Amino acid sequence: MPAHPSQIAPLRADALHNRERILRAAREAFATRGLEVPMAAIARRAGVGVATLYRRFPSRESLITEVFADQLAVCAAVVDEALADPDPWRAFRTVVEKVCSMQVADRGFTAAFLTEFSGAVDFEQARTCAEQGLAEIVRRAKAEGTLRADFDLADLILLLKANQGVSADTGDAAAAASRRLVAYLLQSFRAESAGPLPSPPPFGLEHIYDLTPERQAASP
Amino acid sequence: MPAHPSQIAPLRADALHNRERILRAAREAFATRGLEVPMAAIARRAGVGVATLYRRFPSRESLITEVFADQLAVCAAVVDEALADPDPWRAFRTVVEKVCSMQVADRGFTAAFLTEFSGAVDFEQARTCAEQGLAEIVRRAKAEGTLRADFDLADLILLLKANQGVSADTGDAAAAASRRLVAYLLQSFRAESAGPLPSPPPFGLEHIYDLTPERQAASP
DNA sequence: CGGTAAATGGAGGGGGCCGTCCACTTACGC
DNA sequence: GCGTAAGTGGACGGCCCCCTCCATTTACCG
Repeated sequence: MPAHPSQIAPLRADALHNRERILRAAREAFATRGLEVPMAAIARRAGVGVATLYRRFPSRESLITEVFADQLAVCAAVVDEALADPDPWRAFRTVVEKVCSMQVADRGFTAAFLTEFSGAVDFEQARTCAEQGLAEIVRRAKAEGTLRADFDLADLILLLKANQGVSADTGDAAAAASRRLVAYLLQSFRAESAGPLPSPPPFGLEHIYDLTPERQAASP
Repeated sequence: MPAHPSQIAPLRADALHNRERILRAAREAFATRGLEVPMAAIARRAGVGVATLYRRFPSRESLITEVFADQLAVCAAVVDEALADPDPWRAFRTVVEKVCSMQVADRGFTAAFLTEFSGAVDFEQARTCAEQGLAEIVRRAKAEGTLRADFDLADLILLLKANQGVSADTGDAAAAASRRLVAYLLQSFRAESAGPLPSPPPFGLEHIYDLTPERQAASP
């Protein structure tokens, strides 16, 4: 019995090796074939048996969270980088463009992040962190007057979902389509083109607004 | 043996009755649960055996085309109605809004129309007809100067796909999201907000441009 | 009414995916 | 080296879906 019940006993060398092979195979499989790729296919691609896969990752969801944890880290890095940009609109635009390009490159990416995981705590944590960074970027761009005032944080989810629909089928067409969609939407996100809009979709990002003010108090 | 090989012998009364029950059940099932609903579920919903379903519609695709034929007719009606509108931009906007609202109301709708059916000839025919009507509406709105000149017919597919992504999960949130997305995109489709854009996605609608000029020669 | 062919429903074979179990293998500590 | 426990792969039962076959029922026509 390990010292910490929640901490796995250190894996044997070969087990660790296989674990990484599985993660790599899963990453590739999710990227090209989507999230619903058969577990057996991942195992085969990793050169291990199905049992090994299930031993390391008892559920498909646990595998997904593990695989996309580093992608989430990339997202967070993109957000942080944008937060350092003195130009609020450029920061906003850059984040949107980068995340959307990640989306077309990885088919499982969006599905993984738009799925309401009740799963992995650290996943949720990093995600919330990224969302708060986004909220700050949005706030700045609005304050600058370049981002339209009625822009809603949920519009980012809207953008992600729309982009998902566009990049559903893989290929070069999807990339071009995504680029054009993002360009269109970025233009209508500008304050200049602000016309009347229907109310924002209730995507359950409202809590961000409740969280950010305290943080904003310390912001420049 | 029927007189015309391509014409089905007139069905027996009960068969015809069941056929309509199947179509109704399929329509409901596709709308609520999407295109990949099990055939058995449709049969059960229709109150018939699976064999009956397969006898009437040998393949899932044939059922789909049949079910969505009238929806396509609705689309065509929407387009025709818009063609009668003297205000080109309002015509354009109306078509976009109506079709997108049909999309959120029926989950299988988009999937059915975006799938590149090699199937049913009359389906393709009606579809091409609708596409030509759309091309004319787009042409008029551009000529009026309200629709941006670099708008591409493929942008309509782009819109449909984006809207599909947004309205993937059923519910009231999807409706609100779709409405907002459409509003955003319509704004950036206006000529006033025209900024530089990446090239349009190669969605294979180019043939429309080759077809329309002859028709346009007879247009007002 | 009765014969007949159309029509029907449910059973069942085939295939895919899931998740588990178990007999065998292999790395690690001594 | 060697004992042991962690690790492994593949087989297997369960489930769902596809589609076909066939014995039975039912509408239509004379």
